[in-house]
Amino acid sequence: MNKYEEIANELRRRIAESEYAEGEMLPDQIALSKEFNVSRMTLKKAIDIIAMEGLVFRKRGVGTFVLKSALWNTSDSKIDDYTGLSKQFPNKKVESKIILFDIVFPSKELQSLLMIEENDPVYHIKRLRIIDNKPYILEETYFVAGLVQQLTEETIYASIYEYIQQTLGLKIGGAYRKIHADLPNELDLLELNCTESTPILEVEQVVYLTNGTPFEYSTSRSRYDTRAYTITDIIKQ
Amino acid sequence: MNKYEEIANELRRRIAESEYAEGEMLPDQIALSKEFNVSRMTLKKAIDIIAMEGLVFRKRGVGTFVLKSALWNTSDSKIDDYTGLSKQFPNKKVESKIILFDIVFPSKELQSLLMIEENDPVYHIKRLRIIDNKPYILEETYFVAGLVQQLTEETIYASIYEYIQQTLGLKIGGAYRKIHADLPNELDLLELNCTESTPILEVEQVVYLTNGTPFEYSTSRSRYDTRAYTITDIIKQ
DNA sequence: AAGTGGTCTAGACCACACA
DNA sequence: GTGTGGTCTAGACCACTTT
Repeated sequence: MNKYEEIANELRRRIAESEYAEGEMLPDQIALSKEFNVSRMTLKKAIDIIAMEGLVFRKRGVGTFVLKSALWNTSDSKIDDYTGLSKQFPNKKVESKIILFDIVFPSKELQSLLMIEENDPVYHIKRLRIIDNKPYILEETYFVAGLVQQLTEETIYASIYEYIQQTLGLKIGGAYRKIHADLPNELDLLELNCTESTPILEVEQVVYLTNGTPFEYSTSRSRYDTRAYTITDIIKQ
Repeated sequence: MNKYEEIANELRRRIAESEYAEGEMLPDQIALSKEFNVSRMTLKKAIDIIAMEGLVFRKRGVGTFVLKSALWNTSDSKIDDYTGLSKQFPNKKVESKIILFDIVFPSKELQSLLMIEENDPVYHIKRLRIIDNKPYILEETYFVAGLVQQLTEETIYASIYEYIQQTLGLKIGGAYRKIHADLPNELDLLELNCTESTPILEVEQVVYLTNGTPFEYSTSRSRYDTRAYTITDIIKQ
């Protein structure tokens, strides 16, 4: 772990536990760099990180303040999280029910989204993610089989993302997402414990490796009352 | 203009004009820092910026490469847009119907979200945004009256965000957003031309000035079949 | 072993706010 | 003027990949 990451973690903790209270000023950078025994550059990098996350804001000539809003500390999924559900809900029972697991050739649309040819096979997976015995997310995923190799049922029951990142060593570079509401489809009615008038939240995404290669197209559907997405957006000045 | 911004601009130009072509490697950091006559730290900061924008990606031990992806570069229709609907739909007729316009004192929750006291008045506005004669978004907005001063009905019919940025000269620093699906409420049924089983997409947001002061809390509701939000998310390496 | 990007330092100077 | 955050340097060492 880098020094600046460790410092950022410690600062996050202090803010979370109100050692630095809302609206209050943090100690100045020189004092903090002395406390952590690092150079001011390194300390500033840590503050850069938590400022990007929206925890603090800085006023040149004045100081660094804790920024807070009740919305901030919710349990909603952060949209830019690739750790998988088990990490996001460490204290809950996370299970998967596999509805479909197959290898197919991609449709025209999928070829275009994943930048592959018609003879490049893709894994096609439908999973129901269950948290604390309640149906939570219905995922339909296509993985480029040439990249995400040797996917087994066993892996799908556990965490696919852990497999991709830890075992295969692939590095995720980013994602393009679309969020919209939808009417429930037949599978939703069957699996998500909802009726025909239950709104559904769907996140559609293409996920890329660091070299720009798309490796996944997926849709994640949840009942309107079980999931929300949060986005912190800070304009770079 | 800082050195690293100038260098980032120059690198953007070279990539845009294919002086560094797609997939090719940039000169290494030491060579570039010599070319621009800056320290390597400063040069790296410039590359950090264009990497965050998704123009290049870096492989430790290998080099820095020009990254291209059609999706990546068209990501300008992003969620973080503060120009107002008229700018987003330049070729369409954008109208507003004012449902409510009032000044009130904030609820406890609003006080916390906007970091104000109970005796700090807020504007309370409900507007229906209409595009090409079709109801599009139902907005409920609270502005901190001490910041967004002298709001008139006239302004609300036009663009509030233009007023805030152009006339008042306030600078928007960012926003915290939550996206979820919802059941239609009574006002939705009345104004958005929907039935009780029409899913609604709601975006809830707190918008901040550059100094971290929240000035707006709002919810924007649309029918599921009229609006989606897109997000491009590039992981910092 | 050589070359790449990533981190970190100790110190300098600048830009800005406020008293 | 004093104190804050922002930028920049010149050089060191580390982590990783390729030869």
